[in-house]
Amino acid sequence: MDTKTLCLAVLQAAPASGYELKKTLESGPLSHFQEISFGAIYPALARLAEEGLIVGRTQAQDKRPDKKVYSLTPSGRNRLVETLLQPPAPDRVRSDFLLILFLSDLLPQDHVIEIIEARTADLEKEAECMSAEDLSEDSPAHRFVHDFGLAYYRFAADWFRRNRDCLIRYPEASAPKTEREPMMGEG
Amino acid sequence: MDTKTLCLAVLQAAPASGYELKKTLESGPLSHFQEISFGAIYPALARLAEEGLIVGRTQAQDKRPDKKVYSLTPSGRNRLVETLLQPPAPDRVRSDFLLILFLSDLLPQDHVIEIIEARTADLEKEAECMSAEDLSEDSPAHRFVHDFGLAYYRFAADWFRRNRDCLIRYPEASAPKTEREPMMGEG
DNA sequence: GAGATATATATCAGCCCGATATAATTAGGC
DNA sequence: GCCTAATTATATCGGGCTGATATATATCTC
Repeated sequence: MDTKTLCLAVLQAAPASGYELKKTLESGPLSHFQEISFGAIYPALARLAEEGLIVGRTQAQDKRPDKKVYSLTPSGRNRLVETLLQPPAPDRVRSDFLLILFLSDLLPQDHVIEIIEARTADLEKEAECMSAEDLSEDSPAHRFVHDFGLAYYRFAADWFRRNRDCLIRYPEASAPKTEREPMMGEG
Repeated sequence: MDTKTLCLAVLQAAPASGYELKKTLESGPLSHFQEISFGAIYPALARLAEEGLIVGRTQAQDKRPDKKVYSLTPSGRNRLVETLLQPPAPDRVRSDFLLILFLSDLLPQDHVIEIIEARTADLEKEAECMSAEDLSEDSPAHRFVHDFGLAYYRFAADWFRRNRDCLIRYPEASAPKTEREPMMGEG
């Protein structure tokens, strides 16, 4: 989803500055499925303010830089709802990890084993952190997104653990090992 | 992964034109985890050729526009392997669908039910198509990536089917329905 | 024969990421 | 107590990518 819609989505819950907006997205259940960078946020907020979809007011703070706190206007809320009613694009999974495994015949076996184990461990750790989160205060919708994220990490970790042997096991005795040796450094 | 690496990855398997390169990526198991557009491919190929990582030769064709067929050079292959040895960034899932569900309290219930059912059906259809593909000629690595894609579509479809009631069921008799009615059109 | 689809390359506006700059404050380490 | 690191806060910018569009021909479908 484009940055402007993401900004409206966060501001719909509560007014926020650009900085707070990013923190909110990063800490919530949506963090696993949507991202924004500062380089996109600030221009987006300026454009949204121009269009009258949000209003900003500068707030002085003790011992902190000034904030520009933005709030959703009625037309901003309408725009958000209109956008959400559009049919969503298919989800996209972007995985450098799977590109590496796709070409794993070019790489040393030890290295392939290492990165699969490291990735599996990362996924399991992430799942553990997520399952420790307290969502008793959250809405069913928020819990739904959180739970899908958690379920995905568990699924992926489990799948890689159960299937890594398909990639890394060349039986020592029988397989034509030399023919499958990775070719490196000599093109 | 950046476009240049993706180009090297495809050309490693066989020489190809920019057009063929995109078709190859779109039709293979990697299509679910990596994407590129023409707008990125042609400049990337030009830069790779400048760097000597690939070589291009123009090929005339009967009744077709000329092709520029690019092949990997030895240094191109080395560069590819070097890049693949770098630790991969975490996978990213980008889902407009889950953003909509995250904010589903703002939308009419009927619409939410509809998009969940549509998405579940799409995922199941994709899984069916993938399971019909013939990969008997493919390497274990290619099958590994394909099988993970298939498993993911099945997992997601199954999860949404089993959990959609968490979002859409407000018991008719007992729940405070009016307080949870979506608010639309009046900010 | 009209219209859609496939082959083939290229450009461009608009948007986004990641890095960087600036600046004050607070927390942590030793 | 002092130095470093992290946190709060906004903004800019280069380089890169997406999606649309242009161009040209041939084949497939109705």
